[in-house]
Amino acid sequence: MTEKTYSISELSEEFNITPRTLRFYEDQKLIAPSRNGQTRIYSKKDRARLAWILRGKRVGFTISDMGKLLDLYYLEGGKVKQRELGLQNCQARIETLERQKKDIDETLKELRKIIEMFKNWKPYPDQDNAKI
Amino acid sequence: MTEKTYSISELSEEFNITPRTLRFYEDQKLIAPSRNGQTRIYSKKDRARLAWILRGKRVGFTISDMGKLLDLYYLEGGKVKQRELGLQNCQARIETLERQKKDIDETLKELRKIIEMFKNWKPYPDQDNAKI
DNA sequence: CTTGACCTTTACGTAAAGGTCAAGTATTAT
DNA sequence: ATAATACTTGACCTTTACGTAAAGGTCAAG
Repeated sequence: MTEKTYSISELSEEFNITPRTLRFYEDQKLIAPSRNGQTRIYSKKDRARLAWILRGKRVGFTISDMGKLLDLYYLEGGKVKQRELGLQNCQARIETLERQKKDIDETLKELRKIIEMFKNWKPYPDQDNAKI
Repeated sequence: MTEKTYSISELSEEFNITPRTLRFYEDQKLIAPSRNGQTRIYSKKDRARLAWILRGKRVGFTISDMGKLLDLYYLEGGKVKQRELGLQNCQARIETLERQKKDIDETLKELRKIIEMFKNWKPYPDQDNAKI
């Protein structure tokens, strides 16, 4: 049974990125698709890595951050040190993400306040201006 | 009663950014502190804008995004068009933020899975590998 | 009057994340 | 055979968000 594979344009269309981006990620050692001659062939595993990278990006990590994290994750060697490093890394990331969630919630609150202000706007100011 | 003001270094220390960053934001028209001679004097309002900018940044907006948003917010003119623009803008941002929250939640889930994998790592693979 | 701390502007430098050609190869369709 | 596609590598270009160095103003303390 031969696993499903993807061409560079298939994958880039699916994830709405350009081929250039995929080549760039390869350049940065984030993905290492196999080759048929010189043509890249992406496996399911490659696809999964890509999904991770892009999600990481969306929530504010750099691609080199993601590279390191993926490396730790896919590490074959189970040297205790490496595993601990991986754990610490993940935990640090979790903290960052949780702070970000709080930030987002606060920002959302304020945005909603602003929307109310826009909606309730009146041609003449009432006592409720000069708030910020 | 004279309102509290801040020097560039006070503000940069408080928010843990460099004075350069504050000057840069001014250059980009995000903040416009008043001056004593040529020395910048930041008001409470300036401080509030800064807080907004930084929070926006943390959750993935560019500083020019934040500039535009702040402009809409602080707009004195209540021209209907402008207000609608502001509303649309805010709503778009809210959607972005909510998508980001979902992303973060998913990422958190996966990070926690990975942590479990790191914790439960065993020298010989069991049937549970090759997952991603 | 000099030292130090803090401020200023101007201007070039840089890292990250790709975009944008250019020029060539390989496969497929007519 | 030739054109159209899809792929390749390389090289330089761009934007964002500041860093950093140069060169100097200002003001209080000793």
